Amino acid sequence: MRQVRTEIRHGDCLEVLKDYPDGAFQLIFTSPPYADRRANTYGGIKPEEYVQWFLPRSEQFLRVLGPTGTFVLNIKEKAESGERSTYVLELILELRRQGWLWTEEFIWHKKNCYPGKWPNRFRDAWERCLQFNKSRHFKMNQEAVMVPMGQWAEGRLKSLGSNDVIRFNSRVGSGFGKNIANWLNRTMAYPTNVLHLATECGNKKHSAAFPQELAAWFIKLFTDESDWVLDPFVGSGTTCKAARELGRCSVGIDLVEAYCDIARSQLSEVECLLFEREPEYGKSHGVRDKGVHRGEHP
Amino acid sequence: MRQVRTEIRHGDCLEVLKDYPDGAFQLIFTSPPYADRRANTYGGIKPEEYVQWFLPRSEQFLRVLGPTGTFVLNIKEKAESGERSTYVLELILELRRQGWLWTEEFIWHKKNCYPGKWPNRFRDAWERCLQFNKSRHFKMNQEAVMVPMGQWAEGRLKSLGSNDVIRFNSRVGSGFGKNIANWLNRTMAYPTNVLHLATECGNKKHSAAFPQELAAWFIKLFTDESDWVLDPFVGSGTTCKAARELGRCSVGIDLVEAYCDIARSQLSEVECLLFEREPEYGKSHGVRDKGVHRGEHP
DNA sequence: AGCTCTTATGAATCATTGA
DNA sequence: GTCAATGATTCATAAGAGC
Repeated sequence: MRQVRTEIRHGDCLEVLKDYPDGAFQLIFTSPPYADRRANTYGGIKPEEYVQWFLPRSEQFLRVLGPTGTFVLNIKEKAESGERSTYVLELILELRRQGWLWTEEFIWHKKNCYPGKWPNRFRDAWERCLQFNKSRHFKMNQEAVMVPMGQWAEGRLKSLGSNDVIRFNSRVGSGFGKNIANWLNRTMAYPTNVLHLATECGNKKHSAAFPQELAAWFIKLFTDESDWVLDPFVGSGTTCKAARELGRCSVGIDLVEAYCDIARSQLSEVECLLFEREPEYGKSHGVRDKGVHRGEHP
Repeated sequence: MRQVRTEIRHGDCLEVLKDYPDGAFQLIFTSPPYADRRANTYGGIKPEEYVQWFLPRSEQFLRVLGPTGTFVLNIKEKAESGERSTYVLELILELRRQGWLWTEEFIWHKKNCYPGKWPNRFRDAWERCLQFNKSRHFKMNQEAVMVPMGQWAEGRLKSLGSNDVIRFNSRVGSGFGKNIANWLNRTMAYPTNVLHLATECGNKKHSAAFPQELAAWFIKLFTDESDWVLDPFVGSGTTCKAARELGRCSVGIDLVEAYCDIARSQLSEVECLLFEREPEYGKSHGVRDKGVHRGEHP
C-alpha cells in the first residue's frame, strides 16, 4: 500500500479549494449542512437562499473534480409548514445548468430512522444521494460493491451437498461441471440504486450525519486505491475516515474549527487501528505518517 | 357495508372529468403513462412536453378533489443518454404553482426490479409516490396501515390473509374483532415513508404497472369506506380493484378502450370473489351491483 | 400436503444498426 | 447528424411440474 494522505482543513470550502489544482480529486462525497439545520454551527442557510449559497461552491467542485470523477451529494429537504421544501429540486436543475450531468439518484433507506409521530406525516426513512458527473464516461468499479444474492439463490446453494462439490472438483471442463462452475460464480449480484443502511447509533463520541458505510460504498464504487477524495463539508470526518481505511487519500474541509478537531482525533484512532493490524499480515503497509497531514496538495 | 360503486370510463380524463362535480373525490391515485414509455398504447409523451401535457389534467384533478383529499402520483423518470430526465422535478415545481401543496414524497422500493447490466449504472429499484394536497388539513388514517413489529409479529401475521384483514376492517367493535384490534395495537408500528413491495409478476393475465398492494396502502391511508377514489389513468384497473375490495367507490378512466375492457373484466372477478367469501361471515356486505357501473356520478 | 427445481417475465438501459 | 428500432444483458418473484 502506498502512503495514504489525509488532510483536514479549516475554512470555507469556497476559499480553501482555491489552493487545489484543476482535476485534483476523483470523488467528492459530502453531506452539506441542510437548510435551516445545524443553525447553531453553520448559521442556518435559509431554504430560499440555499441554491444561491451552494452554486459558487459547486463551481469549485466542478473545477477540482477530474474528468472521470463523480460528485455525490447526500441531502434531504425538510418539511416546513406541512410541505416538503423544493430547494433540492431547484438545486438539481441549477447544477445541470452549471455543467453537471445528473447521472443518478440513489436512495439511502435508513433502516432505523428517527422516531416520532405526527398527525399528517410518517417518519422520514430515506435521503437522496445525488450522483453528478462531468462526463458520461466516469470511473465506476461495480465489482467492488457486489452483494450476496437473494434468498432464491441462497436456497439453491444450501442444497449443494458434498456430491456436487466432488463433481465440481473432478469434472471442471466437462459440460455439467462447467455449468455448476458458472453457476457458483453467480452467487454475488450487482446492487441496485437503493442502499439499505442503518444510521450509526450514538455510541460514538460525535454522531455523524451518515454512516461510514455509506461513504465507504461510494468510495469503493467510484475510486481506486490512492485516488483522492474530497469532502468539502466534512463535519466529524466520516468521509475521510472511510477513505483512509480504504487506502484512498482525502481532503476534508469544514467551516467549524471544533469539527476539524473532532475529525482529526477520529483519524488518529484509524491510524492506531492500522498499526495494530499490520503484524497480522506480516508486511509493511507503508503507513508512515502517524499524524494527519495538512497543506500538501494532491 | 353500503353499496360499492365502480365506474370504468373510456376517454381522456381531461374531458371525462368535466362530467364530475367539484370535490367529488377523496383520493386520486394514479400512475400516469411515463414519458416515452408505452408508446404503442399511449403515444409516448416526450419528456420535454410532459409537464405541459400534464398540467391541464392536474387542473381538473385539483377541481374534483375534495378539500381534505389527497392526490398521489406514482412516477419515475427514465435515464436518457446517461442522465436522469428532469421532467418530474419540473412537474413538482409546476404543480405547486398550480395550487397544490407538495406534502410528501414516498419511496416505493421495488424488491424485484427489472434486470439489466450497464457499465455506468445499477438497476433502478425505486419509484416516487408524490403526495399532493389542497390543504394542510387532509384526511389521514394512520392506524389503517400499521405494520408488524419485528420478527415475532411477522411470523404470526403471515397467517393473517386478506380475509382476516377484511374481517378486521369490517368488524371492529365486536368481541373477536376487538381482540384482534388490541393484539394488533401491541405488535404493530406506524410505517415510514419507504414502502417495500415487489412488482407483481406476470402470473396475472394483464400485468399492472404497480402492485395492488401499493394502491391499497394509499387507499386505506387517505380514505374511509364509501369514499370516492379516482384513477384518471387506470390502465388494467388495479386502483379500482383495490378500492372495490376495500369498500371504496371508484372511478377509473383510460384513453385506451382495450384497457377499459381489461379493467372491467378484472372487476367482475372481484365481484365473484366477494360473493364467494360472503357466506364465511354470514352476513350481507350489501354488494348488490353485479356488474361494473358506468355513468352515475358520485 | 410439503419440498425442490424449472421457467417465464417484467414502467430497465445502453450500444449498435439502419433510415 | 439525428432519430427510431433491435439485441444483449440480468435478477427477484411466483406459478407449475415433479417427487
